[in-house]
Amino acid sequence: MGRSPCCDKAAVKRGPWSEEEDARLRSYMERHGGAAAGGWMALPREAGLRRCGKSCRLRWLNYLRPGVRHGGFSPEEDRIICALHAAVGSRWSLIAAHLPGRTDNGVKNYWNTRLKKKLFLLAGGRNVINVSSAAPSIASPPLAPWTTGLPYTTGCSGGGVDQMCAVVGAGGGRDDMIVSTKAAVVVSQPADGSYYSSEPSAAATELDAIFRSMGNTGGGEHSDLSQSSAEIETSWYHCQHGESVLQQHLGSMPYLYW
DNA sequence: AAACCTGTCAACCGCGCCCTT
DNA sequence: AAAGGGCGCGGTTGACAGGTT
Repeated sequence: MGRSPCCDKAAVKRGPWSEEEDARLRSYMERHGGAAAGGWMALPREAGLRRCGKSCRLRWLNYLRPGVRHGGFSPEEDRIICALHAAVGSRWSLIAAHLPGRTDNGVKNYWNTRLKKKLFLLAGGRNVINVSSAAPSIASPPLAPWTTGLPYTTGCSGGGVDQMCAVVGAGGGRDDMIVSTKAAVVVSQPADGSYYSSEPSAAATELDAIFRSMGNTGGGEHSDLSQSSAEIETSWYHCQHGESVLQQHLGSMPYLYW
């Protein structure tokens, strides 16, 4: 079976966009008030572009759209990304929504190429497990825990990224880690090398308290991972508009600060 | 100077959700 | 209620630039 392709790959151009294509797309979007009037699928034809509609959408949202910023992430943005990643995991669009001018793709790239490395290096002096040797033994679940509805989560929903956060979040002994799924799930490293887990730690309790103070009753419950992104977003909104409750807490969480 | 390595990021791919029919 | 299609998302790839050997 499999789904039908969204466009005729042989008929559309792929790869880097030319200045002329950018100009055509920009012109079209400006003429239509920044929206794909007939939908993204129809846009290439209407704008005179030999591109897939999805490609046009991506180019516009991630690059051409007015206000999009590239590079130059500030320390404050770093902190927000880390805090939100710790809270919601790799939901980049949600994270990017709280960073004016940033795109999900930009945030994701920044995290994958720089931030996680930065965090890892910063954690290098303390509570560091040998990630490179431990990684192959990690059984990564196929889906992020909050998408599965499972009553409890496993350690690494996405491989390296969460693992890095786990290291950074280490608040206790060598084997205690916070995994950056949305609810601070604490795992301990069993003898078999897997990161599946169970025991809450002081660090998890601390993040629990943060979620609760943000008005989120579900986020910190290890038995409740069904919280919707809307709920998480609402929590963050309340946080931001309530004189930043989270910021206050972050100040006391050195592993989210540097 | 050249080959190789590493880091960055734009772009692609496939999947799931949701809306429309 | 079911099917189909569009859209948005996260993961991954690949080109390219800059650095290192």
